[in-house]
Amino acid sequence: MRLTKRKMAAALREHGYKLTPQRRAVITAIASSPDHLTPTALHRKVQQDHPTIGLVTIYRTLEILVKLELTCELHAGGSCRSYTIAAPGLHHHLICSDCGEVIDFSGYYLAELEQRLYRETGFEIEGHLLEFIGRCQNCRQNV
Amino acid sequence: MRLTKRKMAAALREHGYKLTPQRRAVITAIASSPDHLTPTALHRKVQQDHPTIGLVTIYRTLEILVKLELTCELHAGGSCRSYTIAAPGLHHHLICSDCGEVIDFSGYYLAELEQRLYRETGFEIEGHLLEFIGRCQNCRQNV
DNA sequence: ATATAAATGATAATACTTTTCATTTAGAGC
DNA sequence: GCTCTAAATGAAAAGTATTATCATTTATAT
Ligand SMILES: [Mn+2]
Ligand SMILES: [Mn+2]
Ligand SMILES: [Zn+2]
Ligand SMILES: [Zn+2]
Repeated sequence: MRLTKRKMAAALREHGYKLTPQRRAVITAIASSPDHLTPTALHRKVQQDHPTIGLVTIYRTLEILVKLELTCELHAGGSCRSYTIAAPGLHHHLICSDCGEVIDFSGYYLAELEQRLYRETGFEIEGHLLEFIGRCQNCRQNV
Repeated sequence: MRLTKRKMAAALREHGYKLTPQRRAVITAIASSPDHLTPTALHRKVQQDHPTIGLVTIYRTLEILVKLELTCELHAGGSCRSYTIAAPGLHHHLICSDCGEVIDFSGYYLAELEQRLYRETGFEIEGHLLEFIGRCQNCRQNV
């Protein structure tokens, strides 16, 4: 189950962020899309209803949403970032190198490894990035 | 043990790439640095001895070296990439969010997870990215 | 030595991201 | 509701990263 617009908005308030129309629009757009969106794609979507919102506001809003863990950020290599509404709990990504499809998966935990790393290096782990790149079934069939 | 310049050069030949002075210079620079270098940093280093080599050539050479798995590419979030000579065998990264220090670690395997993902999604996995972000011991002490 | 496909560097184009700053506004306090 | 203020916004520019184009050069096979 994914987060609702309601909860996202509440989280913003809780952390002292103002609930502006622009931020509502971004939240609405991201919560209503099943896909991962790049900042630019999100901007286009937001602009359908709110043509005056600037791309910079998208970036600024995403920064907050990621910090509050309300959206998940994806680094698919290159300088490609995209975002989607966060699913509660941890999940990771499987990305098709051919068509770009992204599949979320969960049920894999790194806590033990994080503890090992802490013991061995003294790093206090704040987060991680686990992504698999491969070719999806479709793309494999269409040679 | 890390790869040698010799072996990197040999691998280029083997795969039909010409062994140009520029490529030698990039290999030398990358093989002689213990750190992960951004394309720009690598360019600066290469230019110390070969001032005419362009940044574009660095990008092009890195693309090949990564493809041949002679260097490992790192995505530290944002649009930040950096590179270092590959250590034989798999390893992953631990990155300090504060000072940028990168620690390689190995001994963690994802083969089993990859098989599960293949069964469940039909994705043919080509690679993955596993990176931890945290604060290193130094940065934690210096408040 | 010659031929040729590959590689290079200069340049420009594109894409992505962040900074700056004048203006507007959400929300707190009355 | 009205006032105040810090926060947020949009426009613009700057900065950075990456890729494409193309004329020239060059590594290597013959
Ligand atoms: Mn996701
Ligand atoms: Mn490494
Ligand atoms: Zn695909
Ligand atoms: Zn550090």
